[in-house]
Amino acid sequence: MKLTKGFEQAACIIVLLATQDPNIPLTSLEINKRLKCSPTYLRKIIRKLVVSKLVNSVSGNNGGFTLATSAENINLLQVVEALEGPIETFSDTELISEVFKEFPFITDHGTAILKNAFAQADQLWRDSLKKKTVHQLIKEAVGDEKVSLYNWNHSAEKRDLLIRKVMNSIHGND
Amino acid sequence: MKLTKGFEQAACIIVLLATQDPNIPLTSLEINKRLKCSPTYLRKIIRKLVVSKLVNSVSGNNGGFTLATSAENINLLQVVEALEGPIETFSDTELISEVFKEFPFITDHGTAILKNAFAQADQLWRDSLKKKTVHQLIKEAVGDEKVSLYNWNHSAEKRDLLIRKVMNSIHGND
DNA sequence: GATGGCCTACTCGGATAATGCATGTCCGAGTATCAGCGG
DNA sequence: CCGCTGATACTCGGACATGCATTATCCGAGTAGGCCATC
Repeated sequence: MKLTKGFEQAACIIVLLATQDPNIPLTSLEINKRLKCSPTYLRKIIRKLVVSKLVNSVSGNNGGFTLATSAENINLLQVVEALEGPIETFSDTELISEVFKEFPFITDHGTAILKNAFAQADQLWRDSLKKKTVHQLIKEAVGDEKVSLYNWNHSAEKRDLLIRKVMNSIHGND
Repeated sequence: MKLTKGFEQAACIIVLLATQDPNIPLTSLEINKRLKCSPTYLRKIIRKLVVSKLVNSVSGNNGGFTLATSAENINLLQVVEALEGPIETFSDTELISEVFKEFPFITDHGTAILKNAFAQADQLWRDSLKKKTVHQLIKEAVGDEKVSLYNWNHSAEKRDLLIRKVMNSIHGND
């Protein structure tokens, strides 16, 4: 009954993208510079966010990922369910029906009653997380600081590459 | 983010014990006659219930398990936490602090904010389950039927054994 | 016949393997850029 | 000098291994009852 470790990564990714200039996609490699974790697994996480329509991906050169919508429109529940699928803590395996099969009045309702109890609890949990938007949380985190956009792409390598290309275009291939 | 399969077994065990004459302990083998699952694993489940003080165990001949308290005093949350330990859906691995270490105003609060968000949601979930007592659920399941005590121990083998012993005591060892 | 001690059979309890899912890795698919060629 | 074409380098995307947690198993510890010898 814990969220997977991947969720914490997803949360960080969302925050990074939320503070990234949406015109400049962020590559998984750049994200990986900050999240020191398996680069390929990171992509799997991001992929889930893409499938869930929280993040856009663009292939090819200068491609990468951007937030699919504004941070105001993304809440924690969406991030959780992007990774974990629909949350249903109690998974019924018909065990109760089997155990009490001689007692029809239990078989008929027993499982449903337990399911409902957990469904109610789950609903409360979901509703609580639904109210927390990413934007709201970021603002809460930075406090009085203004929430500004960064370009996390500006890593040393990228800059060097850019400079080299500019030099080339000026001096020709040398 | 699912409860383990073991929980469903635990729920059945609790219900069985709740409808069992508390003077007659129920052996794990007897329980296993109904819950067609790994007998030894079943014991591990029951063990957790014992450790959590929901169930009493008595060793030795004619031993077994009984409910430690009345079904009115047992709620779903207790059963869940007996198996899964304290429920905390978001497990912090300091990832956020690491990712945003250059931004002290995030590092300081960021993780706490996320933790709190989930702590709130978890609390609602727990409270909801805490309200559902086992007795209440059983009554709901059986509807108008009276909740009566069974002795689930009355299996064919036990009865046969008993008869054999009685015969022996009458006729001597033959 | 009553009583005490021993013994056996039965119970639970914790250390030890096997399976399933989350995690981690690899190679292929697709696309925007860039260079070269032709007009 | 401009536009087209092809190659290329870079990106994401899905099929293939690994590790840890849940699930399953085995053997040992402890206890209650029964049998037998003794008084």
